[in-house]
This record gives sequence, C-alpha cells and structure tokens, in this order.
Amino acid sequence: MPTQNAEIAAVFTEIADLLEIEGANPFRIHAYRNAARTIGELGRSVQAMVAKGDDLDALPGIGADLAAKIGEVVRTGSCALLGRLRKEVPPGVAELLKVPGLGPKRVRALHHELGVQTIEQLHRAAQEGRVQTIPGFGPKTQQAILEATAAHRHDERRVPIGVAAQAAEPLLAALASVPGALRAVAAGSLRRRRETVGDLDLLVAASGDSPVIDRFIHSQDVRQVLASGSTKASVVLRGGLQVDLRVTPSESFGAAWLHFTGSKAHNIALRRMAQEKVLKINEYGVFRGRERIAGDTEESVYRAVGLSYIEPELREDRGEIEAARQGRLPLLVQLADLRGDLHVHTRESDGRGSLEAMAAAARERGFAYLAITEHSRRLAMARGVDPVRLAKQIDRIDRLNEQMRGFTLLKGIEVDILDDGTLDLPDSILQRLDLVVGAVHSRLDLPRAKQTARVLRAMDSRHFTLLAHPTGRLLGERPACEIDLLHVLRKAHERGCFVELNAQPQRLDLVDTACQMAKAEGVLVSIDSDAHSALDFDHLQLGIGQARRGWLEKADVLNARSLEELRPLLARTMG
DNA sequence: GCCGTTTTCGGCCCGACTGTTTTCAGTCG
Repeated sequence: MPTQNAEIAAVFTEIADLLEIEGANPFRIHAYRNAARTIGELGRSVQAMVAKGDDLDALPGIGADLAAKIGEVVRTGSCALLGRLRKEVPPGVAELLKVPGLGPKRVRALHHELGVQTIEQLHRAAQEGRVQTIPGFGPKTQQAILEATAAHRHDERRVPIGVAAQAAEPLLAALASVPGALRAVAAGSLRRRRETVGDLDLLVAASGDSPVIDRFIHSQDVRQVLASGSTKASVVLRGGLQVDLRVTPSESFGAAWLHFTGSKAHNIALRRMAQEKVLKINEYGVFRGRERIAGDTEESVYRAVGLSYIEPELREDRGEIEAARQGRLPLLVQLADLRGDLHVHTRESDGRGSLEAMAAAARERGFAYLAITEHSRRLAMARGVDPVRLAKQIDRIDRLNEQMRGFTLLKGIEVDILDDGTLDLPDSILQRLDLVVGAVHSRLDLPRAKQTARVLRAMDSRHFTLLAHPTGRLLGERPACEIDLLHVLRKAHERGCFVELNAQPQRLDLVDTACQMAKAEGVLVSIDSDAHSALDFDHLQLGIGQARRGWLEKADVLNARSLEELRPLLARTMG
C-alpha cells in the first residue's frame, strides 16, 4: 500500500516537535510544520507526484531541501534527520508538548532537571511535588500540570474521527480490490461518526476462498499483527492505530454490519426486542429457531423485529429504538442540504485562499452563498482586521457580488468576544455587515458564571448573529470551557441569534448532545467549516456527521436555508 | 527551512496573559 500523505506529514510534524525541544531556529521549525500541513491537506498523492517526477518544490513552502526529504520519506518511509533527532531526544518526551501549558522550554527543563520522559512520569513528578522545585516552576504550574496530565491519560488512545476517516479510506479501497471481495465498508464508531475513534472496525463481504485476510495482514501499512484467523484479523498500523477486520459471506452482510457498527448498547436493546418476539439476532442474521429469516441487509434485520431502518449515527440507545417503533425517527440532515457556509477566512486574516478562490471553491460545491468572516484585531497573531481593513473588504465584496450571478458573498466577521463580553469592533463597522459571528479565543479558563455572563453580554449586542465554536474545546488538547450552554441557548432563542457547529476536525464544537439541546430550545444550528483554505470545505462532512448524531434535521440547520430564507433570519438579529 | 529579491541574505509572528519574577520568560491563539 502507498505511503500516505498523512504519514509524510507525520514525519515532518515529528521533526518539528523534536527540533522545538532542541531549541532550533523557530522559523526552521515553522517550515517543517508548514510543510506537514501543506502535504496533509493536499488533494493529490505526494507519492504519485514523486513517481511521475513532478516538481515538489512548486508546492507552497516546499523548497529544494524539503522536496528531497519528501522523496526520501516516500522511498524509505522515514528520513535521516528524523533518525538523528530520535537518538538525541528520548521517545515520549515530544509527547509532553501535548500537555496544555507545556511548550518546548518547559519540556526541556522537565526532562533535564527531573529526567521526565513520559506523561505518566510527569504526572507522578507533579504528584510528588518535584515539579515546583525547578526554577521557573511554581505551585500553580505544578497543579496545572497535575490536572492536565490526569485528563490526558484518560482518553489518550482515541483518535479524532477526521484522522480515523482518512486512515480508513485507503484501507477500504485496497480491501475492495482483493479478488473475491464484494464490498468493503467501515463499521464501529467511525460509521456512527463518533467524534473520536478507538479502533477502526472494517467489514468485507467476500467469497469463502478470498485472500482478504492474508492481503490485509501483509500490507505495508501494518506494523504488528495482533490476531489473524479465517474471518477476522487485528493489526496495528505503522501510525499506531489498531484496525479490526471482519470478513463475512454476503448473505450475512447486513447482520454483520449492524453487529459490528454497534453501539453495544444499541445491539443489546435490539436483541432484547428480538427475544420478546422469540427471535435471535447475531452477526450472521435473525433466526427463528434454526431458520434464518433475515440478515442480508440491515433493513431486513430491523424489519424482522418490527422497526424501520435506523441511521448509524443514532445507534446509541438514546431513544432511537423507541422512536423507530413509533415511526417518529428524524430525517437527518445531509451534506447536500447545505446551501452555504457562514464561517470562512481568507488570506486577509489567517486563511490561505484569496476572496475570489474561496468564493469559487464554495460555488463549485454547489453553495449559493458564503460568509467571509475574518478574525478581528484582537487576534493579532491571526492578522485580525481593524475597522479600516474590514471596511475595505466590505467594499471588495460589494464589487465582487456585482460581478457574480447566482452566488453571493455575505459580509461578516469573526469578532472576538473580549473578557468583559464586549465585542472587539465598534457598532459603526459591525452595522455594515450581513452577519456578526462572535467567538471566544481568550480566557477559556474563566469560572462558569463569569464565562456564561461574558457570552450572554456579547449576545446582547444588537449586531450579534452567531456564536462560533461555543465551548472552545479542542479534541485531545483542550477541554470545553465552563459555560452554561442551556442558558446561552435560551438567550439565543430570545435574541433570535444562532449557535455554530464548527466542523473543524479538532473542534466539532457543539457536541452531539448539545445539538439536541439546541434543537429542543428552538435554536438553529449553523454547520460551518471555519475554512482557512478551499480544501477545508471537506470538513463539513464531519460537521454533518456530528449534527446527525445530534438528531438534527434540515429544518434545524441555519445554513440549509436558501439565501432568500436566510436573509430575514440574519436581519432579525441585526436590528 | 522557505522566499524573494534592490539576486544571495535578511525577514519570517505578535499581543496578551500567567506565574514567576523584581523586570521577564514561557505559552497560547
């Protein structure tokens, strides 16, 4: 199997991490990170480009040196620089960078002064009070480290769904091409679109003599084979992800898919229903006595127990079985329902595409509108705009809109909600916009009452339209801030404004249960990419998955509205 | 390490906060 772009990106990311701990030139480090991002987001296979002899240094941020290193990684799977760095920095130390509050300097100090090499050891050192003995570390830092490492240990094995989905794609393609394989699909939490995935569960329908398992365990991506039999195999990929593969005959495909999709709680509830009807469900089908009465499709299994088909995203035993029984399952929102995107950046702030390029990309996806929402001045690092620059962009958008037919750019801003709940830009400029997306980027550590009051005050602004990434959480990196979401949602309903489901893979903020809460409170959810390049529109698929887990239907989604329907909804908040 | 030149070396990412200081280093977004 090919060297994935993601693997090359991982090599460069690791190099950057290790260089950082060594205290290398920050711009050199940045070059490696930038290259990792470019390659990770590239729509084409870098390996294929190397094979064709394409000029890699034509890619932005890739020069002669990095192009050569890419070639090296494609050929050998690694590169000499990484090998050298790994010898100099013990394994695990780079992991310490993931602990919130720890950067390269502190990691180096912890390693040199205390010999700490793993998050586990760091946790113990903090518990034993050794961290605060290092110069520059005090009791508060030690306490913060203690809490952060405790949280980190909790879910360290799960990967974000964006990563899992990307890993699954080439595996499924390879499996489907094995002789005798009829169909290869994802199951498990990936198919249920959970925001993080522990193991990848893959299912292949194949004839009995198909060499699916053999090909799978001998593929280049596999680092370790944990188990391998005639119908299932478990392996660990080079990236560390565990993959469980099941092979099933096609007559049992539906039952197997249902079984391995789960969730466990959903399956148990289903089997209980079947028992009442004197039926038995397992991964091979639905049985009455010895007679197999269903199982080739999932629909047939549900039908056999008197239920309509339940979408995978709902299969959590959170009321979906009762809803199916009563025929009141939601008709879940789909990617194709989205008519536009209300949170997007261009290179005017920290995005990478031009206004025109982002508009073209949105249009290409069949969108009717796109809101341009740069950061505001407070976020200086992201080149946030001040009123003067924003006014210029407004004029540019007006001119651009005059040239376009059937597509509209909306004038917006992702304005910072300051510590006291005021907005980072004056009303005089906000009133010229079609929508104002408000976001918290600082002081995510405020106590619940203060954080809530801060956001409520921001919503009091007559121009406030949409609350971006409402909890600020970053998967595996930063927990959600303390905030009373119910209170915020009720305020949003009262003010006629909206909340966002930010579809960035590391955010997916709101969580599924909060989507349900928004729906219950009558607050429309905007599913936005927060795109910083044209490729980021792909993230919307993840947002849709999350929304579906939150039982959202087309009618619950703000940007599933046509422009004509959207305008008055935005206007209502702007008066 | 890349880039863009006034073509071969200097600029690239900056403001605010926190905790630890006694004037600032480290981290974050």
